[in-house]
Amino acid sequence: MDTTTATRSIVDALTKAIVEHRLHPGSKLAEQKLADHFGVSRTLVRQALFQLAQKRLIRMEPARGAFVATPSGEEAKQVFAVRKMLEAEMTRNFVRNASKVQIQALQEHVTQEKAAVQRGDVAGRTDLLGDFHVRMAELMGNPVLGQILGELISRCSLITLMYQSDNAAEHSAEDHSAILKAIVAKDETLAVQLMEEHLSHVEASLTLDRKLPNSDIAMALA
Amino acid sequence: MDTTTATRSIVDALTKAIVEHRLHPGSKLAEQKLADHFGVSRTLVRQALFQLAQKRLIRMEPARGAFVATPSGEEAKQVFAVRKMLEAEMTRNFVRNASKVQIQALQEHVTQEKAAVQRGDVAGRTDLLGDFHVRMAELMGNPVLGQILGELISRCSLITLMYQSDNAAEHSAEDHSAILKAIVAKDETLAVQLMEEHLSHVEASLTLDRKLPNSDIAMALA
DNA sequence: TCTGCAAAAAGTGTATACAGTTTTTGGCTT
DNA sequence: AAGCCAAAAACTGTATACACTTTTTGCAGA
Repeated sequence: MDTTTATRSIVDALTKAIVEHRLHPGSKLAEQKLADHFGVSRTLVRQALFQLAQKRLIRMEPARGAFVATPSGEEAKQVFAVRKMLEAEMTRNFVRNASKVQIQALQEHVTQEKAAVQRGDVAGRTDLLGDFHVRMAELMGNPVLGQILGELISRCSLITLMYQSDNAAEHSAEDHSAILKAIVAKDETLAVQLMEEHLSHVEASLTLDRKLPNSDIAMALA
Repeated sequence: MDTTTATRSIVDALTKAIVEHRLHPGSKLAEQKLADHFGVSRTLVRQALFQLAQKRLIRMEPARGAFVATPSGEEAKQVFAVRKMLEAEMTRNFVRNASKVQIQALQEHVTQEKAAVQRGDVAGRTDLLGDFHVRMAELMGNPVLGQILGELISRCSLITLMYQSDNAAEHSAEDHSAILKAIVAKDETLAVQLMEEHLSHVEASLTLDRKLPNSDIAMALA
């Protein structure tokens, strides 16, 4: 396994653990413990941690180490503001330019979302609900947009997933469904409006409570 | 100097060298040479390189090393598309919400731009022309937006700066001036339109020629 | 002279060693 | 029993060592 792949797999594993909230905001990420867990040296773990820091999923304090990020409500608002800017325009372009195949792909995705929500698959629905937005970006043929959105969504997840109730998840799936319907109807204005409202809904569902850190790395990554 | 700062200063120096085009797209960035130049071990250089790779300013090939990125025309288009999305909305918000002090700050900035263009200060005007956009984002009180835009602009610089003629630079400064005028007049629609046109101008000024790599690291960083 | 190939040089990828800092521990004083 | 200080443990930050890969070099043969 080349180094890029090795480091990458650590980044992915930690990203997943953070986004799925198996590692709680504020948790210490000790380098040696992670190295032991992944069976590599601290060198590779450090590389991974630096990348996560750049993605704002963790923060690093000089001489004190890495901690899962605890984004403030302020920051969450800013992230959502940027998402609205990007996704409103993305939705508009999508209505204008999407092919039948692309719309069908999105339809398929929404179906999967509903299934995940229905069977109470928390991890699955979490992935899918975020992926809906990334998917749209990718289908538009703009990977740059897709990557930026993906990172913003991960960041949001740190906050939203912590407090996303089953209820809110169901609501999101319905929102997606409604947006899709507007897209199918080629109703540009409505689709954009629904997308903006949808993001506002998600944002509004945030609470400001904080839970206790989960410091047991082994258990979280198992 | 703590590690964060040490690595950071290497990232900054290389970023500046790349954006200002002292290191040409495609140039090899050998770790040991960089380490010698900065007077540190390869460890810190590697950390810096990984961060630059994440910012898409360089690309890393397994077992072959790091090279200054050579973004394709396709990628450039995508970056500009995202910038338009963000900056159109940003401009709208700016017109609505900016205080007199903030507008004055922007006015001051445009004055500096003009001065730099006038005295033929290539490095200075390059910085300032990009900073105009970052400044607006920051003045809006959204650092998240500011950071994303900053990175997109650096990425653009890799392409635009290579071919930005004195003429185009002057044009950009004029565009900024016109946008500002619309902002002062509180003409939301016009300001947004001018911003979009401005970005289209810059994008249109791109050419697809490639120049030869500058492999002399020492000279480029001196 | 050009091609091909093997040895050497240079370079990357990972682990480990070590210095300096922070956190924890355990006992001593009040 | 609570608080404080010093010694120990744990951890981070950086350099270095070494295995493995790629690139360059230089020579032999056509």
